[in-house]
Amino acid sequence: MVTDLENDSDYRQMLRDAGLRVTPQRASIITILSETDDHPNVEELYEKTRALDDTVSVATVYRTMSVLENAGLVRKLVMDDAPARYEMMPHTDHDHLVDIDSGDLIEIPGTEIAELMSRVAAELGYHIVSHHTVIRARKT
Amino acid sequence: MVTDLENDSDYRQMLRDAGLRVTPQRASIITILSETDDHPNVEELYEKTRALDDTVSVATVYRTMSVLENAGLVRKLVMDDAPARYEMMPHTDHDHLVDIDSGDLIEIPGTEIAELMSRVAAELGYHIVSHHTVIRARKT
DNA sequence: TGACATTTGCGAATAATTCGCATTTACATG
DNA sequence: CATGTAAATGCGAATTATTCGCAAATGTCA
Repeated sequence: MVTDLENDSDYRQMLRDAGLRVTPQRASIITILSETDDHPNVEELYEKTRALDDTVSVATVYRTMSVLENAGLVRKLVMDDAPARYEMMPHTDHDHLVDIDSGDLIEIPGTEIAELMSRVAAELGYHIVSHHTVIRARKT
Repeated sequence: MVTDLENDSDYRQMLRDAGLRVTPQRASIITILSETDDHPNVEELYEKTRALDDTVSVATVYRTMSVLENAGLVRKLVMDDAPARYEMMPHTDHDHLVDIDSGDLIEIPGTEIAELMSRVAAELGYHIVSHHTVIRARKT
């Protein structure tokens, strides 16, 4: 799953649209996060990015995640008892379930949950900016 | 909204059922959390409890929340960017919405969301142990 | 009433994240 | 394409939330 030129210019443009500079560090971090299938925390993301580009520091990974989250390019998954994890904002929306025995994080495909939340929020006079849902579950 | 005798023996019994001792500190903390309408974090809970019973320490508030959460008496609300908040396990279930402008935490009545999650989890072969959903939204 | 495992307070330790600041750099403008 | 300037970076120190270690206290059960 290699980021092709099209997607490349995509994120570059999205950064610019958000008024952000395209730095080599941001490019490296985004590349790694895009190519990664799981949902890394900052430490993991830092290690992987480091292998590709040793100019990045942990602080920059933190700052980049924060900045990209605000720009809507990245989603932060807040965990109950572990450091936050991150994923590139998915085009096909989904939610997350943690297998509390194995620790695995499983994606729940579909938008049903998000749609229901939107409807319910609308009833209260709100529109959703973001939501994080982590379901802790055990195999039946 | 004062905890009456019935509810009192309730929580005492629930502690015992969970193999936990009924200590004065736990009693004070539970009393305060039960009487509180909002969803305090540990620091707030500690301050309020302290006014009633100056034998409690912060460490005990943390330990008590953890122990009560495991016993299913308390629910932990994991926030995006702020210390966790707590509430007594509600009998009428609900979810939570944070007004990102005011910081207010609003309860969403009803069980629709939880029910949908249960259904979806079941489809994946899981049963939910707990879930935390925090919706960040803005007034329309 | 004792015996003993549990719980507590205290302060120190840890883990995750943020900050301060001097230096570097992307990029708009001429 | 040179360059001024705000934005971004690395580094390590600081902060914040939470957990831990341990000795003393105490709830509970026999």
